[in-house]
Amino acid sequence: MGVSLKDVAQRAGVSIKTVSNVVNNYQHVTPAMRARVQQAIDDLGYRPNLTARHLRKGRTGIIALAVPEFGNPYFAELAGEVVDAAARHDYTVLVDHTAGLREKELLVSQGFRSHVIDGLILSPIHLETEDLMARTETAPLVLLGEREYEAPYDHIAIDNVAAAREAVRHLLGLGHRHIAFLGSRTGRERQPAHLRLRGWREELAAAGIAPDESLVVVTDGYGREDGATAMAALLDRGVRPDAVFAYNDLIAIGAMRTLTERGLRIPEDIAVVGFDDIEESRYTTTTLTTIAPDKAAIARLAVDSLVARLSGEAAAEPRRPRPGHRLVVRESTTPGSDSGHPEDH
Amino acid sequence: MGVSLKDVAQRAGVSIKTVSNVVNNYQHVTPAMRARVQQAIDDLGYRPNLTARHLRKGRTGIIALAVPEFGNPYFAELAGEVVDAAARHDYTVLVDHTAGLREKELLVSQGFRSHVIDGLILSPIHLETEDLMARTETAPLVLLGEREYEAPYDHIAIDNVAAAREAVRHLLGLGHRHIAFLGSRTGRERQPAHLRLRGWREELAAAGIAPDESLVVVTDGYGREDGATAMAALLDRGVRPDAVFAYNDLIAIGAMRTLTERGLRIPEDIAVVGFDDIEESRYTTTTLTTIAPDKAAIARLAVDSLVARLSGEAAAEPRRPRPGHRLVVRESTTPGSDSGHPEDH
DNA sequence: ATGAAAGCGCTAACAC
DNA sequence: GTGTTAGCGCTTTCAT
Repeated sequence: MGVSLKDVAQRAGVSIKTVSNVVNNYQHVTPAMRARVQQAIDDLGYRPNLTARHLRKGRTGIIALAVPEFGNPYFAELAGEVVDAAARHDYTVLVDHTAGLREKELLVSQGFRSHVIDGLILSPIHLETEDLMARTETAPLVLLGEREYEAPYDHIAIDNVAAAREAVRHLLGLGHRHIAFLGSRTGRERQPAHLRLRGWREELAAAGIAPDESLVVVTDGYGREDGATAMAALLDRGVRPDAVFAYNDLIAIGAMRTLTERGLRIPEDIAVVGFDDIEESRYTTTTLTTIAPDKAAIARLAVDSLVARLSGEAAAEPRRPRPGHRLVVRESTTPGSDSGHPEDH
Repeated sequence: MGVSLKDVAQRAGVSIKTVSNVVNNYQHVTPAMRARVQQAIDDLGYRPNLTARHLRKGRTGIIALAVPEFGNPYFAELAGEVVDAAARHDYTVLVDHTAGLREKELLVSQGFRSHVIDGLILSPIHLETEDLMARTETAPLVLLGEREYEAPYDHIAIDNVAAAREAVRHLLGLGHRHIAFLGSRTGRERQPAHLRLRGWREELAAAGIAPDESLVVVTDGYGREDGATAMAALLDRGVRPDAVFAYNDLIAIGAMRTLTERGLRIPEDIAVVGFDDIEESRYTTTTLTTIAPDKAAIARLAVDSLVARLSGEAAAEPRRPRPGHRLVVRESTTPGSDSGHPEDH
């Protein structure tokens, strides 16, 4: 097998402890000794066995991030931020995906890689409060996203209701009155979109408009195809809203595709607002107005919370910080609003 | 700390070995005994310490996938496929990104997580053959992507030259004669795009057209913004090609954005072809003609190669399989070609 | 400043 | 079918 500390020690004619000291950069080693040991390390091509170190230390320095799909750029972009934030604390991130399956979410939250992962950041879709309460795994868990739980875990999420209200207010301000909502869920799974939907309802009500539930379209998932299908379904029902607020950018982009195919102009015939501010939305032919959550802040807060739990510095009560967001206005609501600088974000 | 085998054994009044047998589902355990041990496991909430198991077995069941960027949907989509392929072999994937930094690529290839990952799948940009030859890490490595190496490692890549030639042939067949190439590299880093660029040259030459090097545009990176900038630079130089072949879909999408802003119609004024077939390309307002590499096959071949090395079944010589690809024709080269079914792919 | 030895939790040989 | 024990490679007291 591999070269161990013992082999190096033998070669250098010193004890294991001394080699360990050199490897770990301990201060009290004479330069001469250090050089001699280093020579042996190089000769043998020694590489520390981190697995053994992990066993001994009881921690690995690895945290996991579990998101529904890599295919959704929002999570891909977020994952990049989490990796960077974790690196600043000397943690490596193991990125995993739950494929939108409840089964997989349960497995992950129950610590499928017990003791190899120090902690977990999870963005759930299907998990319920009771699942969380039944959790036996002791590794710290930090939650991400729109779902709400009555469980004692740190949870990082922007103010989805306020953000959705801003989006709808923007549309109302432009004179739109028939604003559809694309991407709601039904049954047990209605949770994910419920805050943004609530924002839609509240802002309409505040403007004296009775929310028209026939303008709310349920989708199977959260992808481009779901948005395209939902928009088509709405139009096929003979409904012609003057604006669309989508659960996320992908749904909005899918909806825009359908509108283009049907010969409807954006925003002249129908204005569109998304949610997430994925990079793609700055490059669509009609650039997409959207809510931009502060992804870097979300990642930083998630990692910081987890690291705080990991080092035992955290308070007993769960943290519920609110990273920021802002409305980014582009061509899909106001023609010519985009100055032609897609890098502006 | 945690509950160990010893604790469970004590509680159940049996030996450690028996508990281990139950945990590992060994056959020769009486049902009564199994039940008794299971009870103790449940009572104590025992979870096997995988770190210890890894140390003992000398392997972890974790493989790493290192890609340049999560932000590029091609890699995000590929990562999803790799995770799935690995799961079929009971391997967990640790996804990492190199941020397009040579430094990071070196670190990863040298096994920055020695002994915690059994093997590595790497999609390099900057790594050179000599870096690979100097590699001391013993964990198997499988390479992905367009770069070519004179090093004894398995390498999975489609036939980039042939694919590029198909793309150019498609444009030639439509009557285009001034076909620009967007996304070349210069200096030491010219490798990544060189095969696709060679395909461009070869196909033009085969058609009796002398490749016009002023139509080749260098980009800083591989993103949408790079494509937008490159297209703008070309037009600002007063060059007006009748078609554009981009190194990848993101560059093509960025280029399309610039064309739209400049009031040029796609494909009537300028046709555009990309490379990668990311989902986004099926939803752009003018859907994008592109080369679709068989991502599932790439992922499968990469994982299979790695697993074969891991289990020692692999031949001595490096494998160089060629997963398939195909040209997908959409609106960006032939108006109305898209039937309005973006799910077609 | 360096060495000796115990032990992290598990699996695999081997004994009973 | 079940128990005993050694040891994977490392860090960490405790000596010296």
